[in-house]
Parts: sequence; C-alpha cells; structure tokens
Amino acid sequence: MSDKSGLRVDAERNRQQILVAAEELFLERGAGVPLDEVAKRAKVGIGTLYRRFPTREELLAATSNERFLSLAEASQARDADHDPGAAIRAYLEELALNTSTYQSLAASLGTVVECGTPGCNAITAEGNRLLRRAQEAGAVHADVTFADFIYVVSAISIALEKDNSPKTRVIHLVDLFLSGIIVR
Amino acid sequence: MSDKSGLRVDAERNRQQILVAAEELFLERGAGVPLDEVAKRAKVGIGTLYRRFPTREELLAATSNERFLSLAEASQARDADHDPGAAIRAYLEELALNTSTYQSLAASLGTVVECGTPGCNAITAEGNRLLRRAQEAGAVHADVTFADFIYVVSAISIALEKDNSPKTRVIHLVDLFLSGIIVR
DNA sequence: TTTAAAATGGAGGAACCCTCCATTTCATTT
DNA sequence: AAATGAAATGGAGGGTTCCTCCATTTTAAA
Repeated sequence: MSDKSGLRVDAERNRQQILVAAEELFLERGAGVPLDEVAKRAKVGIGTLYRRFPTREELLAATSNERFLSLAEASQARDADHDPGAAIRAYLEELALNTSTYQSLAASLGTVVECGTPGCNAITAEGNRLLRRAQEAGAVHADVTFADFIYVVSAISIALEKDNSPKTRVIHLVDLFLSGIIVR
Repeated sequence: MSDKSGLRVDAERNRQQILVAAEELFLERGAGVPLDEVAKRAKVGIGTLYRRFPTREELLAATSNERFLSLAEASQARDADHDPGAAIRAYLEELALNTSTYQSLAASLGTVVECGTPGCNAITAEGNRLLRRAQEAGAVHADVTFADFIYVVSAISIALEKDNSPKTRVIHLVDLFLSGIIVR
C-alpha cells in the first residue's frame, strides 16, 4: 500500500532520510555540499538521491519547503497589525534572513522559489498579494514587480554571506531598497 | 632584459595571449568557461595559466581592467555636467551594464573589484568619491556605503543575466534603488 | 659560452557529477 | 503463501573540470 505521497513506503522512508541528511549538511557546509555526501549520510545510494531529486535546486526547494510555509503564514498573521508598507518590509526582512540560513542558498533563490512545492507557492503568492495590495493603496510604485523582490532579497543575502554580517545589516539593506538611497 | 612588467619577454607574451583568449571565451561562453580551454586557445600549457593567474577571479579582474579604467574615466568626465545624484545614477548604470558583459561575471563582482589592479582601484576610488561628495551635499543618506553600491550592481546584473533583459531594465532597477519602491 | 634563474607544458590525481542497469524489495494477484 | 511484475535500489564507471608538480626548455646575465 502506498501512502498519500504516492511513493512506496521504502521509497518514502528514504526520501525523508535524504531530506534530513541534506538539511544537516547544508547547514554545516553550505548549499554546495557534494551530493555524494548527502547520499552517504542518508545511507542511500547516489542513484536514489538523483531519482528523487533530479537537481540540487529541487533538493534545496524541498528542504526549504517548511520554512517557506511558515514564513508565508507568519506574514499573513502579521497582516492585521501592519500597514501595507510595513508588511512588505517585514516580509522582505524575514525572507532575506531565511535565505541566509545556508551558505550560498542565495544564488539559487530565484530558481528555488519557482519549484512548485507548497512552500514555494505559498511564499510567492503571499509576496504577490502584499505587493498588489500596496500598489492598490498607492503605497508602492506601479512598476515594481515580484521579480524585483526576489532580486533584492538575493542581493541582500549574498551581501550577508560575504561578510557574515549581523541582522542589523539586513535591516539596513531592506531600508535601502524600500526608501532609496537619495535624500529628499 | 625584462620590460616594466618585470616578466621575461616570453612570459609577458604568454600573459597577453592568455588575456586575449580569456576575453574571447568569456564573451562567447560566459565567465565560467573551463580554464583548460582558455589555455588551449592561448596556445599555452594549463600550468602557465595557473602560474600567472592563480584564481579565476584574478583572470576576470585582469580582463576587466581596461573596461574598469575607462568607466572610471568616463565618470570623471561626466563630472562637470551633472549634479551628484545624477552622477551616481550614471555610474551605477554603466557599471551594471559592464558587469553584464560576460554571463555570470556578476556573482564575482564583489571579489573582482577588490583585486588591486589599476582598473579595480580606479573604479572603486571613483565610486567612493561620488558617494562622499553626494553625502557631503546632503543628497544621499549618510549610512549608505560603497559596498552597498556593489551589492546593488550585482543584484541588477544577476537580474539581467537571468532573463536576458534589455537596457531599459537596468534603468528601472537603478531607479528602484535610487528612489526606493515606496511612494511618498 | 656558461650558468642559473625563470618559465614552460601537460601528465595525472582528486573532486564532483550523473547515468545506467543488474539486482533487490514491495505490493498485489492468484 | 507463492508467484508476479512494478518500483526502487545502489554503486560502478565514464565524463568533466580543477589544480599541482616537476623534468625539460628558454631566457638573460655573467
């Protein structure tokens, strides 16, 4: 009998082991860790890993899934308290911090976020919602796109990785994006 | 006799051949092209290439050197005509366009710009000068740093690479950073 | 010419990637 | 509970790129 994932139970067990091993190794050594080692720690053949996650990005997307889900939920929960601009600020800050979880996840963010897992879909939908609402309220320029958000978050995360900066730097960089560098 | 580079003439000749080959291949196939192929096109052993340019970044910095030099000069030439804010805008736009010359140069911009070649020094000095001047004139927030410029340009260039966007997109993204996304 | 310092090239070991398929395991049918 | 076929497995192996190392060659000074 197969459970709801549609995988055989042995396959599903291995899938979980791969996810656990990947999560650990990404945390320890960054998102570029050799996949052979992920397979080894998961006690699974490398072929099995590739069968389940054909690309590194898909594996990254899978390990990010829950984090993205809870980010999206947290953003919705904040909704009532904040004005549109503040909601976007909080969303961007949290996404940037999350993207700094693994060294060199940032470079893949654009791809990862399009991967179609529930978490990726949720975080994308939420970002689009916040953006649309802020634009309807006239709080954000009409020519800003969700893609701009992703680029900005990637840039900020890359910056963070490089000099291993504190959280305050995220706030500075998000501010920069939101307010512009020019005094007026 | 050695010329001013301090290299033996055969070594200097090979260095030039490597630079020419690298420039060609980076343009054709991006900044990640195998270095063996650069060596082959330069008609030089791979060992010679590594002796002269121990890392890919150093080779990138060397091929970017003249471009950076002329960008810095052009920026200084614009100086008279523009107000501080416009000078920065032009500087960022040109640097972003230049950084999109080779596919995947963007990711290395931060490292490349610190490489110490004359061109890297010139572009850094010029950026710092523009920034300081704008800040003294009160046109740019005091907490903006030159590192922010580099992050911004990287983000823009990564965006450009991804969807192979037209120049108008550079302008949009630079505007975003200069003015912020929030209406006021 | 001689000499030694500088430069060379490319073989080869290591790291990582990813495919392929002979074998094993699971779930269903009889 | 035995048989059956679909699903899953693992890891050998071929490919790519990296980078070091050193026996040989080239240059330039003595």
